[in-house]
Amino acid sequence: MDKGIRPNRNTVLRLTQYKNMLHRLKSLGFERVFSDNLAGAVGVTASQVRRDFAFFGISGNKRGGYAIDALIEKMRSLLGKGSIQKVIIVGAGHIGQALMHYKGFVKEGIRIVAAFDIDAQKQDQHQRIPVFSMECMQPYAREHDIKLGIICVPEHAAQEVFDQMLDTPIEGVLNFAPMRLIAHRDCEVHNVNVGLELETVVYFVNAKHQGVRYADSAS
Amino acid sequence: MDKGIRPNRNTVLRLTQYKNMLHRLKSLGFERVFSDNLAGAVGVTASQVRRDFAFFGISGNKRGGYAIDALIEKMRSLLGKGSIQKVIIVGAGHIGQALMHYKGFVKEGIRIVAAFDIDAQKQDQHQRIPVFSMECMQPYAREHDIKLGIICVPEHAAQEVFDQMLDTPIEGVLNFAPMRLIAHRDCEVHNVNVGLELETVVYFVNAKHQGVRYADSAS
DNA sequence: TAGATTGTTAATCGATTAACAATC
DNA sequence: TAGATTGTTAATCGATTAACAATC
Repeated sequence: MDKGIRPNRNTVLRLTQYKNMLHRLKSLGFERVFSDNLAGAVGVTASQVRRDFAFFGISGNKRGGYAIDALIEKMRSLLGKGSIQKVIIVGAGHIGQALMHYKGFVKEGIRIVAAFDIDAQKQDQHQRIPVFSMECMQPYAREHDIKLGIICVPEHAAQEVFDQMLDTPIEGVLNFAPMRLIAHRDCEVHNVNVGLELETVVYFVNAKHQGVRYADSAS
Repeated sequence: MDKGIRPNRNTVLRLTQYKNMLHRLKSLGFERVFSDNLAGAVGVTASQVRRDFAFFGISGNKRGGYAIDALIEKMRSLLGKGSIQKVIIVGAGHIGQALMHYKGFVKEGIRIVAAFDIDAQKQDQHQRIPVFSMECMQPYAREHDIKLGIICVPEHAAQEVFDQMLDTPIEGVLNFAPMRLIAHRDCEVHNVNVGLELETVVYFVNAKHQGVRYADSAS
């Protein structure tokens, strides 16, 4: 019976961080790890590691810690890496290109299989990752049963692209356009807003400078 | 006397979202806004908007809501946009290029003034945003009193670049390399890890599929 | 065994939301 | 004035941490 408990974004983010760190530890020759080690490496508390593990049904040995191989295997299955995850990109501009060339995905079982763009200049079906015209997107996604899409088109085109995606088997979207997408059916949408991130850094740097004061004494 | 209260990342993220939305509302001809409107537009509760505003010392009229112009002005000063924020980029690969071409920064008072790369091929001092050799980074940052840097180099070079930045006036860094940077002095570091974000989406999509169950019944 | 580490519960912390008195 | 909206306090919610009994 499903408990209906759903891990939140942060919990899953930590899980992937654990996994990445475990890969590294393994490559360094380690075979077992303690919650303590892992916590230090990822930058959280040991309590948190154990609680997260408990949450995902991962258990270790009361004195020997956790076997790295078993841990990696368990996480692989949790993160759905039994099969390769096919992803398409819409928008082959700079960000799209950056993602197409990003090496990190391969070892995580994520594979970007195609990109789409309205600009005929950017279309090229003979690259490692082919870039097709926009019209091909829906047929392609349906035929290959694509579950994941990345949106890197300008803001004014993002909702339109998203609507088109919702008319395919796509169930998860990573959105780089700086806006909230409105979904007409269930779909997991995560936003990456580089502008906001940079502005946030700017804020903190300035705040530090002017010895900020809040509420009572503001300007 | 400084209260020592420090807004967290999420609060500041919301603040910038409010600001962006206010710009949009203004361009649509609105002059005043209620916490209710703004909340709906950004996707939070009205209570949250009012609490955030109170936190930053922003006040409105008990019946007339908030004057958009005054609100924008207030936020501009809070987010440190009195002067233009100069930013440098290290690593002129795909992500670096994407950021150099990103239009959104200009209107926020953020200006990317230069980029640096070890690859002589990528260097070009005659573009709108010049790309210099790595050796120029520290002298440039010192001479122009740069406070903000963006790291878009491969993982193996990121810490080295960061160390170099810490030897300049830089106080805030946006890091795209998928690793934790270690700081030898105080510096505001925010990480953008696209790989993690995508993996997180993958997780949720898979979880939905296999009707996940946790803790008790796992594998 | 003695010592160390897990697994889990209770305590703490912080952030969000609801409610409502103040007031325009 | 009556009605609506703010500003603020108290209640709620959820996530993190500390503590410790179980146990390898």
